[in-house]
Amino acid sequence: MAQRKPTITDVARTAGVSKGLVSFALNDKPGVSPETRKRILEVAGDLGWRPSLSARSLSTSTSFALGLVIRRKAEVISADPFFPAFIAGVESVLTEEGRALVLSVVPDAEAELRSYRTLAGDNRVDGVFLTDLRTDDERFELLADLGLPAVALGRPNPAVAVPSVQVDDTHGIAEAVAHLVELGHTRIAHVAGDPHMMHGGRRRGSFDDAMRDAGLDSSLVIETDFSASSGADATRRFLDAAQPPTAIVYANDPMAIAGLGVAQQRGLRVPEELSITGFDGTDISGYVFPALTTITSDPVEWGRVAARTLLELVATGAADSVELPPASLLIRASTGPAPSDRG
Amino acid sequence: MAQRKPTITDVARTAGVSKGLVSFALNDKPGVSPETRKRILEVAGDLGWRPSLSARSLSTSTSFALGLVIRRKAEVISADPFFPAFIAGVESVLTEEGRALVLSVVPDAEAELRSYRTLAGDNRVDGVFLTDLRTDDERFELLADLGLPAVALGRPNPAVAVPSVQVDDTHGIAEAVAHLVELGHTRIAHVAGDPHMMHGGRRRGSFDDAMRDAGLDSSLVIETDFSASSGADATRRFLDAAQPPTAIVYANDPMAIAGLGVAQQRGLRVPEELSITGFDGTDISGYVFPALTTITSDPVEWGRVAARTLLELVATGAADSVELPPASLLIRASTGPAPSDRG
DNA sequence: CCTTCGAACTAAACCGGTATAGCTTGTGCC
DNA sequence: GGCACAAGCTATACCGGTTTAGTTCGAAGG
Repeated sequence: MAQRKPTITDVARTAGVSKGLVSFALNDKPGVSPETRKRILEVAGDLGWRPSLSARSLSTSTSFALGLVIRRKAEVISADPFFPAFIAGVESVLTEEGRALVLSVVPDAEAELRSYRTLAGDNRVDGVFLTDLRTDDERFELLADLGLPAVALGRPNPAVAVPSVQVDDTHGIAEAVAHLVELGHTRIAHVAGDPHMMHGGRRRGSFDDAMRDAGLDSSLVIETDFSASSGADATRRFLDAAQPPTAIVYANDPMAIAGLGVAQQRGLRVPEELSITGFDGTDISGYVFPALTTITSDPVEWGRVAARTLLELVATGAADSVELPPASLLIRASTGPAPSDRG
Repeated sequence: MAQRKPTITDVARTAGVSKGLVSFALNDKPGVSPETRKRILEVAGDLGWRPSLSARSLSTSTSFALGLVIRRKAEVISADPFFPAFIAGVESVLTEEGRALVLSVVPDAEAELRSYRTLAGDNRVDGVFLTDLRTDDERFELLADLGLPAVALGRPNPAVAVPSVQVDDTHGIAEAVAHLVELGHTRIAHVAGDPHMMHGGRRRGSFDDAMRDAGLDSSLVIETDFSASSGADATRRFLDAAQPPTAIVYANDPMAIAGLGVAQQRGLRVPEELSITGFDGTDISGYVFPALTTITSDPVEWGRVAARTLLELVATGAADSVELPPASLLIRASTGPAPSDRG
């Protein structure tokens, strides 16, 4: 005999009280005597009662879930090492709190906006994470319209009143450039990310700054879409130049690995003839040859903190922005002294 | 003035009918005259009515969401190229159908089972995808207990009555071995995956078969957990042997890339002195040097088909298993003729 | 002693749908 | 003409919680 889940009415009947009182007792509301409260909790425990999510959702308009909308074309997504790790961090917090993560992967901007509309309209989530911030990001206005709480990953335009969780990645880029300068490099190129994405633009900006600080020319920059193939293309263009760079700073690891492949294909020895740095500290970057010097962040921790921040925002209506420890340079084998014969 | 969402009662009032009739009309149930149905649909459209998910969930015990539980430690997850692509495929189907994907990433078996229990108990999802099938997988029994529909990815034990969506990966492994044999290799090693995972075990089994068919010794096998670091370790052990292999077949791309790194670090030329094949056809595998010969599957399509299958199972109570086109060998630059001096 | 007030509790409305029982009609048939 | 029956529709219970408006009762205050 399959016994169905006990409801709050079952608990009330067994405890000999009204179901309203059971609700009060279980939600720690005043108006219940200590003894009665204790008895109700005992009965609920004995019966193995668990509140029905859908009933609660209906009466409180709360879904007990958070949303993450990822805008990536299907071809590119598996190359991006960030999201799986970030999600793992988010999950580690959500499962403890009995909340779920609703994921949405969309190919373009239109579908992205539609996705936020649906999530909000269906009351599917109580709040969302905003990734891949763009300059002049239309999502902030939409979310404000929809009344959907959000936490931004990265530093949003200060004008918007959205809490954020940030990692100072400019520091890592500066460190990478300083490291290369110290090794004697002067022609340092940058394979930048998408300039419309704030982290892409900011990494590029800090590359410019660091180069200027070192008194070097920062004009060797190619913008990409962060994909491995665009990283390979950019590398080929740099190496085809009359005066090719002796070091290349990549805005992420997959592009750096692709660039390493291009260099090796041309018979260039890394790091003797070309130094390379990546960005993200992905697992695989430590196992290519030569092991990639890269800038490490901690996306799992980022996910944890973002989840806690969003939960607080949803619960209290406000949350402080958090600044995580800056990304820092992990020196491995893909960087070395500038070649003397052409420095 | 913020106007709240119209409810079915608003539609009924405006159309001058009872709300029950509106429900019939909107769900294509009989008992509504064509004119009335038309009028109701018009009114609903004019008012911009959208059914409330939570109300529907409560009265039908349906959540309009599917679940995916991924069991991976946080350190490993970003190395796995399969899930992001698979999820992108799933999403492409779900968004069209107005369903959502609830994701759960858990570190261990205990948390995994708990996660299924919670998803089912909270009625958070209508069905789940089962990945990383294991031999003697306890999840089948749990899901049967919970009454949660499931679609398996890969070939489950025939005893369980769960529809599955499979890719014949044995074919790809056989092709890889045949390709290497044709190139003159005789000492071919295999860096296998986790034997407790069915795809890990099956890939190994088909390696054994293919080697036996070629009349070769298939004893050079090391089992791993699919991580890049374990792939590097296994490679070192093979290369340290008195009679090292001249070709290594890896059970996934990250391990193959790590193995390539190890070989290069030792000054071994690939493919002149060592041939290498991967598995998955990840984006990055085409950009390392030399470009990886690998066995390609199509995880995006896999996700699409799995989503459609699970939706059908949930809707009708039954669904046919699907066999996708077999994984096939993509020959690139990391395989070549066996070295003559030590073949 | 009677009123007042608050603590503890009950009853019932409510969230927004779905599903079922029952009520009106109009039509076909004998 | 009367009856059975089906189509079309209404009223209402129901899903399982939360929340508000009362109700009861004992203690404190005048």
